[in-house]
Amino acid sequence: MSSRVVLRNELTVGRHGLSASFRRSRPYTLRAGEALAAPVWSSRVIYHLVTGWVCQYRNLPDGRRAIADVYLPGDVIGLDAALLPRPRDEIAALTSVSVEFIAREAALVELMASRPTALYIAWLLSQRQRRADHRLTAISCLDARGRLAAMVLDFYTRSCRRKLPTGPTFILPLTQIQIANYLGLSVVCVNRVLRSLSDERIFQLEKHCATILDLDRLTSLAQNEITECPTSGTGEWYTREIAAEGSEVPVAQTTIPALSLAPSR
Amino acid sequence: MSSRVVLRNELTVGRHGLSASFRRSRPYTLRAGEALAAPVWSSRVIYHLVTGWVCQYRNLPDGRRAIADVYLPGDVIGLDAALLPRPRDEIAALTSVSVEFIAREAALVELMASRPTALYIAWLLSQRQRRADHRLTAISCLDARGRLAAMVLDFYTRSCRRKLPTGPTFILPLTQIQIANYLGLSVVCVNRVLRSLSDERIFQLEKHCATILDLDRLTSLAQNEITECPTSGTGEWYTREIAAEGSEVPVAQTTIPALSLAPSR
DNA sequence: CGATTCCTTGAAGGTTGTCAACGTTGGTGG
DNA sequence: CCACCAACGTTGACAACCTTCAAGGAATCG
Repeated sequence: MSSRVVLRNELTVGRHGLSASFRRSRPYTLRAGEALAAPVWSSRVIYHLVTGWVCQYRNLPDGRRAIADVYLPGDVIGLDAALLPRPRDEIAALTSVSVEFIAREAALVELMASRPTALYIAWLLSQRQRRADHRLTAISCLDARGRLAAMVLDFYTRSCRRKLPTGPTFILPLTQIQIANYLGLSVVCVNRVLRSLSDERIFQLEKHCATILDLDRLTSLAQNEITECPTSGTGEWYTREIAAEGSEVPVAQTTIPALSLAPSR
Repeated sequence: MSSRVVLRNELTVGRHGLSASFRRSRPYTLRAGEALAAPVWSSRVIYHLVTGWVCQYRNLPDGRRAIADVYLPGDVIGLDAALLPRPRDEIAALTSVSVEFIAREAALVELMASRPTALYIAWLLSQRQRRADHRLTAISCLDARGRLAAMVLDFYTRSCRRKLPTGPTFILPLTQIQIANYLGLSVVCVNRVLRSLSDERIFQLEKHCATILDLDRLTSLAQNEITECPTSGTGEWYTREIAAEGSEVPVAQTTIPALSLAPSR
């Protein structure tokens, strides 16, 4: 119990510390389609997205493009590349964007000297990992409708958490082409799925304005393991989830027969 | 330049610090199919895999299963879940396994107090993120043959780095069902692709022994952006890649027309 | 030597990709 | 204000790839 509280407090402190570092930079703005930084530098810079959406993507030799992640206002960008020798991905604005940044990798190394900040950075990395894992399961297990539903729910819950304007409709500034690249589908397929969801009055997307018409059916399409959406929460929304306390014995050694009867698909 | 060197040294120090912490635990062993820990505890424990393979997976309501990641000897497991309130995934041994562990989350919080260790942990998180991103692009852009090729190359390079026995053949202890769950394919498809790769003398998998017969064609199937495999490298293989030095100006503001002509698929 | 799990193969059907064409929108400049 | 252009959206037809279903064989373990 106590250690949970410690962690919670440290994360809050760390968040403020990182925010302070970001605020020491001179924020700048970009228009849609512009790269956040030339690839050469991008491994050594981390960004704080103040307004607008940003995506991280990768081009394949055959011309295809995969969008690795999409960032919403409030997100921190580039942590995963900060410690790796070469940036794997390019990063570009999806909308008009304003960002703060921390420039040299030296600065990151210094940031890690503060335990709260280090914890917060590790927590941010975990968050991005969680998103990637979530999408990985969606793409490998769900059909086109399911993937799109999962994506919409993800963006919706994240918009809610960040207290972005989310009434009955919220902003989803991806083009269908970008959605296709994000979900591993073709544009044509995305288009058809969007139409069918709209026809069935489940979900609607018009001019970058998204409307969830039937949350229940959308959720069941995504087979979602409860994507919580705190409609009214504190800024530190990570404080809202607290794991149950338990013994510290890690060994359980229960055989999972499930691994054997493994359903393949 | 200097900061790169600092980072390199810190990572090495951090690695040793974490190793020391792991060695304070009493290592234990598991047989194939056993869970590393009951889900309840797993968020608070991190493991160091000494021998054997481990996978992290997720079951969907409809009975499907997605394997989020596969760990090889030397990998650290559970960092991504350590700071999150609830573990999303289950973790199970793919083979006989021996692990060291660090039990309480309090211990992790303490570990982050040391900057080198904190940096090393962040680096480990980045590594796992990189794997996830890589597979995400593979699954969203490549067909079955390509995905399988990418997987094989990934396991092969990782085996090389860890100096696991990798002669002409290396060990790949996944069943076809598990491969299917890992790649988002059906067993039947995995089976057929394996057969065709074997017929074309590109790659062979028999009784968990993998043989790459034609590395060039395998690589081209995976459309790989160079998966480096240091045949003779230091243990600290991250020291082998050093990013070029450059100015610290992060702003480049070059418009990418590519985002517009975005090939959808 | 059962029993379980895994591997293998065939046939049928469905989802999605590809190709191609056209409609729509928004911005730019005459 | 209109013409033009570029990017995006939309739709149909067809093919390819993969899944599902089904059933039998091989291997492993008690």
